[in-house]
Amino acid sequence: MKGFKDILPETIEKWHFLEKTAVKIFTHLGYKEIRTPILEKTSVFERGVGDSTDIVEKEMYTFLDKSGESVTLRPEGTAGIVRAFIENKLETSVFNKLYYIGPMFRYERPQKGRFRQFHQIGAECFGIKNPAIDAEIIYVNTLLFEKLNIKTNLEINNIGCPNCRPQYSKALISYFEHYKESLCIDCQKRLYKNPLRILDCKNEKCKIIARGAPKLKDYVCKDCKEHYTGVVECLKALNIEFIENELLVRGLDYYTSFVFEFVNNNLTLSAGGRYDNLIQDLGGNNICGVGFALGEERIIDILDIKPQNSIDIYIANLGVTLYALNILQKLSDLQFKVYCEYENKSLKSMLKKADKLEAKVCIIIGENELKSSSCIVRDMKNSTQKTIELNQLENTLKGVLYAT
RNA sequence: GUGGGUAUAGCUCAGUUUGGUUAGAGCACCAGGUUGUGGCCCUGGGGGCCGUGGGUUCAAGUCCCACUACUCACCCCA
Repeated sequence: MKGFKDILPETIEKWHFLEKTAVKIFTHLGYKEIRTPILEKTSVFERGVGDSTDIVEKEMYTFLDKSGESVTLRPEGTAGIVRAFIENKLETSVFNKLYYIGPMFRYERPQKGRFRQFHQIGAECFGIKNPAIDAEIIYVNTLLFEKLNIKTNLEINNIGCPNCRPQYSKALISYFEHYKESLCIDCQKRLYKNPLRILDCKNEKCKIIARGAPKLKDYVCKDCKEHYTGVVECLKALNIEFIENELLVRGLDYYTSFVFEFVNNNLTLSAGGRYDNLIQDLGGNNICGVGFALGEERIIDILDIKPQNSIDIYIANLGVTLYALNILQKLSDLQFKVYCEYENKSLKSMLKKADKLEAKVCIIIGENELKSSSCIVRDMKNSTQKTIELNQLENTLKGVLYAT
């Protein structure tokens, strides 16, 4: 299906590495995992993400279930978690720093770094007003990118809140209306729908006009301004480098005041910000929030790790399957990583396979070995081998595998 | 939703300009060289409705049209 991908064994180690690294960082900083359903009532996203956003207008996988209720495959993680937060009354819980990992769905044209089913790792922190938590969220990201050895630029901005953003939008509209005919077709459409987007247009004419446009920072309210400067202070204390980008805008309606993106090669790997009204908008109490999400596929695509060998021992079974099963069971009990062959193949082809699997040891068994309750233990690296009694197997293997 | 590109072996691609016998290479796979011993080497082998359908022609992988899939960009987004 268009935009849906199989994740194959050859890349699975990258996925494990990414997710293990993220989980480790979260766990060390007191974040607890939360797992919410992939399917939610459509209203959760309409109200949460914002029903005039592109995501809700044209990108959701929405359908009626058998009872006729409109349901939607989650296009992002935050709205569902906020719903769970409200329903389970988690505001009284000590666990207010949460993380999640899982698939998201958006019906859009696939291209580089974009899929219809994609995977995100994200976090949400509830009820913490202090700008330090915004900085902590960013710190989590810098830690992760550091461990993954991925270079990113951090861009931040203050996009205001419902108290101050409408005034700014008004100011933008009245400014750009004077140049309406000179703007590109896209920007003319944006003028009333999302005037902030005009600031980000790549059209040369629009860029020139945008230079004289009112600045957002002249319009943000006192609270937004104080919060933003607070985060900047924290980032400096953490020695985290950032670029202030006044053109940075978020596509989801729920963001307020502080927002950020981690960018690598023009592709946003991770993004997030504060959403102080979302919980109330979805029917909860007046509780603030801040969070982020990163796209796993985009990380996997640039992740550079050397694959680990997956097995220690390959059992080359020359037609003595029951004997082979006994040895497999024994080695498995001893916690060795072992791969057993059952098909009738030549020894040569089995050794070849052992080599490909990067087994350190190959155990060879056939009629001769069965009769004498023995096996051949071959050290694949040194090409040396010896026949041993089965009761010596554990010690012999330890000697070969753990030799320095 | 809009625009561009591509489609030949499991994978990466030649061949298409200028139509002409049996469609190639590298890698991968299998076998033999070594009767029960991997990597390197040598020899051989299997594997193709040349994306699908139609058209032009004595003749189409090659030219024309349509469709589909994939891909990149825009919009937007992680």
